[in-house]
Amino acid sequence: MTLRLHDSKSASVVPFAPVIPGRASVYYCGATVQSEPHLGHLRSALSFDLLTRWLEATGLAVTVIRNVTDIDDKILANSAASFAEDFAGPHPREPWWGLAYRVEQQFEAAYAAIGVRRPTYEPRATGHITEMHALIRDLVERGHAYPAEDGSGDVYFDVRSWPEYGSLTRQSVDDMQDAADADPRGKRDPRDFALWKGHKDGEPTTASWPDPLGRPDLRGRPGWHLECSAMAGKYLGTEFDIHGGGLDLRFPHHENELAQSTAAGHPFAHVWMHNGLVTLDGEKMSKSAFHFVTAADVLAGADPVVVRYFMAATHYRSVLDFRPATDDDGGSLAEAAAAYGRIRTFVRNAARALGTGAVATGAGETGASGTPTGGVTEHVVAHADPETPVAQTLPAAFTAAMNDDLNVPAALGVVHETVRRGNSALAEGDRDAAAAALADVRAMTGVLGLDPLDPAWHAGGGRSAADEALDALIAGRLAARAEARSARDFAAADAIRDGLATAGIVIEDGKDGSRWSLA
RNA sequence: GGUGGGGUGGCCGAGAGGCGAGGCAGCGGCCUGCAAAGCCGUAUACGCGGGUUCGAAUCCCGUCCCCACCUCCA
Repeated sequence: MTLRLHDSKSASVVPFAPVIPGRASVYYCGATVQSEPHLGHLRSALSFDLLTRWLEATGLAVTVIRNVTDIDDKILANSAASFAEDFAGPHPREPWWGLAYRVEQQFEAAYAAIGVRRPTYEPRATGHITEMHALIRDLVERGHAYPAEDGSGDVYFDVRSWPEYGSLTRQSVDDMQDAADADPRGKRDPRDFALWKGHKDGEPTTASWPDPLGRPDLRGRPGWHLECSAMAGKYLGTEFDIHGGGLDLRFPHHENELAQSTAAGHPFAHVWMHNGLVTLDGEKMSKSAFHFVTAADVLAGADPVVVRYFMAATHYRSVLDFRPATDDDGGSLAEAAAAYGRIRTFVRNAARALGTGAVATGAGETGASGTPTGGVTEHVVAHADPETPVAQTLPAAFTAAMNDDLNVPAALGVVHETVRRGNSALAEGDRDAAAAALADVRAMTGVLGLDPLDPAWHAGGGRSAADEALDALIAGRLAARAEARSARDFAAADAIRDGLATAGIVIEDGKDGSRWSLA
């Protein structure tokens, strides 16, 4: 079974056939760095991170480009606002380029926190003015773009000159509702969009560049949309495999990109993928509507891997509703934590029992002998031939689910079934079956970026001195408790357990002794 | 007005003509000194009304409701 992906342009699931056999080229829209990221931005990046990981798992060499749009109206507006007399925000008098860079770093931090891997390259719009100029000149020469007739310095794309306009979203220009705030300026048609915006009085001169058409007295800056066409072309070529982004970018952003690039003679993307939006109380998260939960807020109170699991557990094209915790309901993240916890518990238990796995930082085991038996040992996932794509070593049901337009929820169902079988094997003392289940679970969660033993989820990597100290202290308590239990003084034993519980330490008794972990 | 996506059991969430994915919570067992973790079993579904079919959550018709895009948004 081969990989099939949903293509927004044809509105169907299509077999993935790379432009260059053995390789895959992906461009997905990153951030316009105007203000801090919210959950919706994380979901989009995660969706394409999962896509990338799966493409690689099937044996393809993947090139991923994710842009940073670091110049646009909002960035200039937010920067300008910070210079106001009564500005009360934390970053007063912040130049637009400083704001863009600060926000870019917030995005990077949030992406990294949930395990979104870095793209192959992450170009910034302001570094590609030359490429944008060339594209604009191309479009003007071909008769698909024209300078504004009002002398503003704007350059517009002429939608009426391009019969294909609207093909991505299957809309006809004539049926489109006129924008309520349409500003005709020097446009031939209200739907013509700016490739280039002339510099206006009051805007910082640092946010202006020479005119693309060489007009001596004019300066300006790129319009939205153009940067993606220019950068995709530069790094992936004029024809590439997959272009992605959030569903809300489909129109006008991606429609316009498609028009620009194809009108310039580029075949452009073969497959268009769009991730579903994140809602809050059933309504789309949106910066402009001030209706969102920031990535920082979510990550501040949650285990990052649980946040990743939460977002991966809904199919990427479905609406993902985030329910914040309330007094009597832990919300979305509590549910995800319970589900993920089951996987993590199995992996830890199996790794301990089999002696082949790592023990996470902050958890330890004290064997019957009273000595810690934890320690980090890299578990070797069955993977005999490095030439064999990972996908071929995974359970068939998992691979089938992933190949079916990245059905991660179904794939997680396979993980959970494997966990149950592994737990049964552990209970029955069937080490071979338990080891096989552990290997499968780690391989599957590894592909999804959800391996509980991945050092990425344990800040600092190894065990710290504090961990060692804690382990030693708890070992003493556990030894005392073991003594009490063998003397059948259960009141004393329970008192020790309760005391540790108060400190947030959970004790579990096994036939080889008791072990502890942080709640 | 145009273009899309939805409504699945107490909750989350796959599936898309025929063995009721999976997780959480519930109930009954097992294990445990008691727990925890785990295992086994188990109930509750497909917005509503028709239709096609031996058989429909899945197809068709009608209907209600929700969401998104058409304007800056992942």
